[in-house]
Amino acid sequence: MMTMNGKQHFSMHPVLQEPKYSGLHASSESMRRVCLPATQLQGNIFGGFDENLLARAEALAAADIVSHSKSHPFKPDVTYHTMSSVPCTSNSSTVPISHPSSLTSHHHHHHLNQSLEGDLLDHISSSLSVSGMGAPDSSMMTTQAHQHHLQTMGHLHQAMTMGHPHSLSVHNGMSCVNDVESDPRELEAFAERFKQRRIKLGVTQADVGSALANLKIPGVGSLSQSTICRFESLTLSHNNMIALKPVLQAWLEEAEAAYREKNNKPDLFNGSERKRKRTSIAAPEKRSLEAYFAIQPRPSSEKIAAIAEKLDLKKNVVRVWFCNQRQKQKRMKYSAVH
DNA sequence: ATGCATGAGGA
DNA sequence: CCTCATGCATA
Repeated sequence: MMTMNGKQHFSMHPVLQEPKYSGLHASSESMRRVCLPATQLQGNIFGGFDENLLARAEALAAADIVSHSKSHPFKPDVTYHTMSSVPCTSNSSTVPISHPSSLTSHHHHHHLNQSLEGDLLDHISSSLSVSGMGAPDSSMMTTQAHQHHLQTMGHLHQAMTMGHPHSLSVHNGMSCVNDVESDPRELEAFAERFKQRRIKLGVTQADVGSALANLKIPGVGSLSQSTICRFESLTLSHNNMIALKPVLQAWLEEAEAAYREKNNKPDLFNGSERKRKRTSIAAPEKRSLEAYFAIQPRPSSEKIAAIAEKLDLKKNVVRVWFCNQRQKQKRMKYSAVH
């Protein structure tokens, strides 16, 4: 099949769910990055100040689409096909650290006036104003600071708690039975220490990723440079950080023990085939999307289609963009509690 | 370091 | 279709 790309996830573990975070705690707190101006709401965003919000979004979007007012110089999305050929990442035993247990306490969101949205849509597609400033305010600081459930997942735990005599960490006061529940503070500290020591060892993020597979930790395979990078920069979800920490810690210990010893140089250079091409959403379109997102982070399928139409993007591209945007909001990175 | 994408798993 | 964990491609 040519439709599948590079590396697939062979995940799938019989993992069982572990009701880890019983109750609430840090995780939920760190997850919400409340930095709303003040009056944010959710109950009736469109009740009173919706006008402000809307106006703002419009301005935001309008300010930029100007330079592109005529809709489509050509399709901004340059997606190519994915006819890759699995370059066989040497040791690829992917890690299935996921297992979203259902613990969802749902929470619904309100429906907004379509008229408003339609309006926005209209403006975005045809407004003209001055170009120049592209509204520098952080795109995603809006609304919804609640989200819902804490998905419990942690499955890596069982794998690591299995044969890992690490410990030794410098806790300051609480010596819990399982350090799995480390608080954001400790996590942040670890990430930094990790990076520093990794560099000292002269190992790249990519090296760490592939080296993980050599640890032979059940259920743990290699990880990409991206993931290691995100771990170090804390741009992963809280749960993800917690799940990965033990693994990386194990690697670090082993690496330091064997100091400078890595015979891992994956040879996956198949330079004859076209690889997946990433779609590139142009700035104007991106600004419009951000404006919409500020108003409605979860547009319905119809809305997505409408937006896609106006921006001349593929519907799926727009859908994925919203998904990724939502995910971003939930990432860790300097969260509140510290 | 990040943007866009895939896929598993859950409703 | 969403959420999440992850990764390829890229700036």
